[in-house]
Amino acid sequence: MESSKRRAGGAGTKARRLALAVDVVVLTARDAQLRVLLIRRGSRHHTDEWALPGGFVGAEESLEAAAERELHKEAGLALDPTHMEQLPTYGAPGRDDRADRRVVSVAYLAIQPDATEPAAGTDAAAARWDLANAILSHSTPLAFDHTDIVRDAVDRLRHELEHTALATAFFRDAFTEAQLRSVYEAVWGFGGDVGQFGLDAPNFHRSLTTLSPPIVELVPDAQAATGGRPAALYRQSDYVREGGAAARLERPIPRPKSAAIKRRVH
Amino acid sequence: MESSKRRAGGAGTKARRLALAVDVVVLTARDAQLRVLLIRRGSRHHTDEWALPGGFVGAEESLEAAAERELHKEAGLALDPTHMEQLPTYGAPGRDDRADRRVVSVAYLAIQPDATEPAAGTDAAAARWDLANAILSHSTPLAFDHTDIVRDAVDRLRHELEHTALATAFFRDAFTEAQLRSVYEAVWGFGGDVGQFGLDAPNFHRSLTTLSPPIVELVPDAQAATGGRPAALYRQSDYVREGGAAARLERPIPRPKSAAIKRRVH
DNA sequence: GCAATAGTGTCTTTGAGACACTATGGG
DNA sequence: CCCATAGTGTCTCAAAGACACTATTGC
Repeated sequence: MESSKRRAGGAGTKARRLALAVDVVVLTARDAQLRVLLIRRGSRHHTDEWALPGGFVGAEESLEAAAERELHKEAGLALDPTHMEQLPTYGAPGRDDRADRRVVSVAYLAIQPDATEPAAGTDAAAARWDLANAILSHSTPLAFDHTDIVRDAVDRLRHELEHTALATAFFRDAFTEAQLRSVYEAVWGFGGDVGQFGLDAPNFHRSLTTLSPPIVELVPDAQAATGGRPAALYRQSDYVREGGAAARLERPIPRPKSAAIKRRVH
Repeated sequence: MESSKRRAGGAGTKARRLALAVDVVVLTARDAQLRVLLIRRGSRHHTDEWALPGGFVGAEESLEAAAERELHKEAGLALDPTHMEQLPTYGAPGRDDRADRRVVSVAYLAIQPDATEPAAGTDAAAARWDLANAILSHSTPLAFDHTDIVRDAVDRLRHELEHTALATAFFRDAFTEAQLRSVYEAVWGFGGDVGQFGLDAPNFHRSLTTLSPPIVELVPDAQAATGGRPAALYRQSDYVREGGAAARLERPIPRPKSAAIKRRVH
């Protein structure tokens, strides 16, 4: 189920205490690319390696609260995700190679709408938005098993875009249909190095407008300038705001097989 | 995201240590009903209440190993699930009301093919298979937040039956199409007290046989006596055995909206 | 023969995918 | 005017749902 390199030395070594941590995969869409917030570690272990923000859970603190606290501590106060949900818990005994503690981590997925440049906080030497594809292709190696965690987070996100209204969490206010479509393309596409891919705009429009319940609603009397014909503005529908962006849709948003995604000719 | 009753008394109380546990939702299908393995607690807290099997994780033990160990310890050695996967982690500070420790639990979902009567092991006063519907409808109250955990487990299972070959994990060897269909009905249906519901057998057959990749394959030259025309026997396909029953299918197994499930006329 | 269950064929409706076409802004 | 992007209409094909029908056993 997950990588399981065993720690060397069994019964003879000094007993490690079991510690509980959280790690957060913060995702954003910028330049039609899915990006992940990374911090360069400033603490004692794996110093100067890139890793996910995270840290230990307090004895009377909820897991979600720990995730938010570490986010602000390590990546500044500009981080204010619109959505946060739990991912798997990573507990292989050898995943953290400290002598004094064995660390079990509960992972979280967070969606950050506006990808402002993060400021490194205390405990972190630096912070940046890295391309999800660079991490998944191992171009950016991460400390511990954090590459696995990012892969699980992206898989989860791809699935939730099909079955929930989670894509709307990538916007804090209003958005055009093209911007929303671009989120789907960034998350589903294999773009990255090889260029841009596109969903069929007319069919995407029909999928969105024939959904019941609807996940978006028109903002009345509002337009966005785009360089061509101005676009209508949408926002998360009341239904989604009440039931949560993670509530399951009756019918999925159609997700093309990779072969059916057409290259955007330019 | 989960129930969050807060423990009374904050800064003044003696500090609790954080402990990590696992809880296992073992599911089986018997009499066309989805059932959950419960144990009657014999330990110090919530004594004599019904609860999920589970216990604390050892300092150098993987989470999966802890789940299996507790399963055998509390419900006997007859338990040998064909499938086990992780569920969410439950970490609200007030979910366990002990004075000395705050308990965070990683939940697991296990599928047990043959619902043999469980024997209560050490640490458990009794063990039994209870109807999932009885727990979800609060007819059987459970200790801690275990009712929430069962609900999440059943939701997950319902979803995975649509999108993976997990239904085949309910059989250790060969099975007929009717038996497999009955698993889908038990998991998806709202049967329980109000009677049996049925999927359309011809359409289910087509769904199964037109899947690519296939999740079942014929056992050659094998038949099962049923009281009518003998049925062909199937088993998990090679594809599923290799890729795992939780691998995502290209197309889902169609899951009717509740209104479309027809009452089986008798 | 009849009852019971297994399994096939076919019609209808729905929705996905392709894509031609129209609409409305800026230069 | 042309260009760029937004948005509509329509055709085709695949798959879901309904259900009539045939097949093979036991009695």
